[in-house]
Amino acid sequence: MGLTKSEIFSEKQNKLAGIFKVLGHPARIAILQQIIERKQCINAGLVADLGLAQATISQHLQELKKSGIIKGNISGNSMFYCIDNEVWNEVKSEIASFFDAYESQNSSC
Amino acid sequence: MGLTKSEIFSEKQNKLAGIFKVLGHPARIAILQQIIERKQCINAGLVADLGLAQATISQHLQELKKSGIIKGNISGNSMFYCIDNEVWNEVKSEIASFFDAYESQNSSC
DNA sequence: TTTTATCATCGCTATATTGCAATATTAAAT
DNA sequence: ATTTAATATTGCAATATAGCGATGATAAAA
Repeated sequence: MGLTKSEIFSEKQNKLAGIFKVLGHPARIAILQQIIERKQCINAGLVADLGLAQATISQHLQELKKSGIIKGNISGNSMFYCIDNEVWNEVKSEIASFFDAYESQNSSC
Repeated sequence: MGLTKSEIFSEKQNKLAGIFKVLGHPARIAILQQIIERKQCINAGLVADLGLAQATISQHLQELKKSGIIKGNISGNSMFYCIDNEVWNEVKSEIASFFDAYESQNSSC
């Protein structure tokens, strides 16, 4: 139905999946990479490098912002976005521990 | 449109986003955790622990399998799934290096 | 060979997501 | 006060996804 039955999963599972989901779009990966690359926070306008309409970029930025991974500040009539240090590291370590749960058990099946 | 414009992104970006996307559903997270927990590969039937219909579980398993993260072998009339060691580690390191690209630059904006 | 058990696939419905043009909104600049 | 620039939001169309019942397919068991 396109409707995930999130009630039947743990909070942690839903949260982790939620993070992955936000990262699960090339435009959002590209946007994050741009923000990272240009040491300073960049204006969403510049992101038109990506070849997507302004509305589309803005939408993706909102999703990233909602997840907490990035934050934005107004400066004049432009908007500066940057990685949220704390959230980034938290997400990074949560994902790392998900992957670490599996210690190469040389499992075959 | 529900149609991602993947042509405008790099192969790497698309691939990484693809991995994240597969992991972006709590059922698939739960399935992977089950497979990991029960050291041996488990039968999808058992996954009915999750409270989803057999068809639904099977579908998620196919997606995980398509991504390469898990592999399955037939044994009698049941199906054994397990993590694919190599792919798992590859994915793990690709994701790790994505996150490492950002070295906490104490960036504020 | 008929059952039974275990999966995968099909077909369908309902919801979600992507993308964009058009339209607000806001603030600097004139 | 108007204009301009930069974003966000709204509304819409098209595609994608989640979920499930029903149906196939396959192999062990009876």
